[in-house]
Amino acid sequence: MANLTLRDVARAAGVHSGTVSRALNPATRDRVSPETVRRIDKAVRELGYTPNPIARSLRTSKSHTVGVVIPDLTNPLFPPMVRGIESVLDEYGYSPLIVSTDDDPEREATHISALLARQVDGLIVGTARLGDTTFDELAARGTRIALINRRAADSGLDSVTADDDTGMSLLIHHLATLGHRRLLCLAGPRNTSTAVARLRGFHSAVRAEGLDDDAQLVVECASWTAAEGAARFAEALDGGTPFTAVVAATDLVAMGCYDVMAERGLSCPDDMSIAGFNDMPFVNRLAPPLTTVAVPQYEIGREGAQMLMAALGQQEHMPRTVLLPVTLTVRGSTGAPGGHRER
Amino acid sequence: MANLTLRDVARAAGVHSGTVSRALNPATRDRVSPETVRRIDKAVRELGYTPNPIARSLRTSKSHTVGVVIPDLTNPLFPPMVRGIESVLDEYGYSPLIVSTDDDPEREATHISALLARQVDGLIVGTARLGDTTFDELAARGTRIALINRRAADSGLDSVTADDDTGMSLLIHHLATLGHRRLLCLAGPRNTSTAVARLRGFHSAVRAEGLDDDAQLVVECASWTAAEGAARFAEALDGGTPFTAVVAATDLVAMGCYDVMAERGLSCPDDMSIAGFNDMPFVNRLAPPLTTVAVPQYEIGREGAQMLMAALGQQEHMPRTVLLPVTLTVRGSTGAPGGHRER
DNA sequence: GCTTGCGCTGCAATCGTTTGCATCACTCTG
DNA sequence: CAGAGTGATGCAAACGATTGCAGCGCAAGC
Repeated sequence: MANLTLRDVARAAGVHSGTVSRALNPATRDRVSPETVRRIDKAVRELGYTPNPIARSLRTSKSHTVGVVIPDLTNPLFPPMVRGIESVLDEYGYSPLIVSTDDDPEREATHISALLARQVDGLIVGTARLGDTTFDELAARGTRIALINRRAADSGLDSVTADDDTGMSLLIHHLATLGHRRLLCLAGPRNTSTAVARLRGFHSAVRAEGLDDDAQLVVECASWTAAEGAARFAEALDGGTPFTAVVAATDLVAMGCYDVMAERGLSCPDDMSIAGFNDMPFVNRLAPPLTTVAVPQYEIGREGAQMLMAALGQQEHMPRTVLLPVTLTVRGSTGAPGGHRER
Repeated sequence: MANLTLRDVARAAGVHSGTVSRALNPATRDRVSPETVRRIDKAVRELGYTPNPIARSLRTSKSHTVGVVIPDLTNPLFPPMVRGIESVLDEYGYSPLIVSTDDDPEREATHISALLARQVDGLIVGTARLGDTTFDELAARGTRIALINRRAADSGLDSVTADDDTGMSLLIHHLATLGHRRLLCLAGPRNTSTAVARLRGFHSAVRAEGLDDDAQLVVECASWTAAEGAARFAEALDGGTPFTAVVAATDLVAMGCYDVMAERGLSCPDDMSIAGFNDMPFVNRLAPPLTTVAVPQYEIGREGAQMLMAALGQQEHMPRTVLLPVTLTVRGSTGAPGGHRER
């Protein structure tokens, strides 16, 4: 079990190490006589040889690892994506190196340098910001990159995100059908594509449904957190502009709204309907269960990884922008307006 | 920005590449004259040189990566541990390679082979089973291993877990104080140290508190899932043996109980108190918020990583068994018994 | 003044694979 | 039967860093 090398196998099979290398590599296996291949395979099996990927990497300058850059592993939205990525990478013999940036550009930069220093063959990035050209620059220098979850504006990068726009329409339509006319939108940070797409979807759906289109009803959250959601929601409640439902950019933001409701003794959905976005794990267990737009998290991961794997093969390739379909998941947190009036 | 080597730096600084190597390595830096070090540092900075870890690994046969083996990244219990691990590994210049086994021994074996083939310097394992000698064998062959979350029986392996025993005592005491006499214990799979420790804690605390010690009141769950918890809990309810509170081996199992309660129109804690274990993220947001034993997830990760880093340094070392303190977190899911009687 | 010793640096082998090129034994063709 | 072609394998140079060893210059010691 000590570490064997090609030479050990070569000796056992009575051939040269170069021949063993060729026999073991599927791409060059047919350049070795079948008889020799058989002898080598036997020797490999008997000795229990496994190739040393580090030596291979040194020679080929491919590490067979990819960096996975996400905001925060403890945000339940991301583990499913990571597992999706993992499942594809496994098939290709690649391994992920996962880093959490906490949405801090500095941490992100540090981690990315570290990943590149580790010679990752590519990056799967879930932290792109709209103003930021970091990834375009990296791509220009030859780093293979696939964006997931968020896109970067107009950059020629592969990306796979949810169809936020459509999802928002479905949600707004649902609320409109329930009878809501004035919806508070707790938008995400405007420097992310996700926030922008969802906000755009909000605006266009509000208009399409003929609901009140009031600038007061749109508030930007500085971060995708429950705390931020709670703060902005509380402000909006105090602001005096009436609304009967709130559309949160993200389930976490919606959870912040729940907190405020509880603090103030308000009841959801009687006093206020609340909807989230993402359908992250466990939001079906909140009280009440959260109405939200289900985003195919696992598939986003898979698709992003697929794209990167595809890109690694080719020299030049057309960047693709993939939108994955979403579905409206209606649960208990949305209902007909009126609780307010009935009091 | 193309890939520079030691030789490029050496040329720029007018020295030999070996000297550059020595100047860059903190351990050998003092063998190079200060003046030369300065020149080399300057050249490194100007050229933007970064060492190639792959070449380094090949030569030193240390990959500066560690395998992190956990059951499932989408179980909210584990991301905090992983982040704890990450934080320590960062300090040491190590990177984690994370794999999810879904508690399937076959997947585990596959992943571990892959990790070893990738030449990880050590393993942080959260999937140990009591009967299993896999990790002892690996350790005997020289693989450095630290167990977290679960231990392996009597094996001379480093391990860090929560003080399950004490946690269970705290919890039982809490329930006893509320007036409960008959507690259903939904234990975890008996082939895990965690399940065994918590069960042992349950038994001894029940006796210490003078509660009913009835074999009927202990049921083993085959897996740590909500579905399994729901199934066993439903059976127990139907079984006729009375109890007023349920102690679940894990928060997920407790969530399964919530499901059954909801299905049957029972109310927690009025009809039944329910307690979990772990205090995983978001259980404070369940309805009702879950009473549970808070396990220091992040710290378990940190401590496990510390141990492994320490072990990598030494030749032989005394394995340590660390128990991290836990705290009882009382929330809304436990209350005085009586709901049943009052009906 | 010559040796000894020491501090600094160069030299070159090495880690384990991959891969272009050379070589060799054949077979086939005309 | 000579020459070309072909298929299989050996050879050896990389890949980029580390490191034991050797060599060099120089100061100190006698």
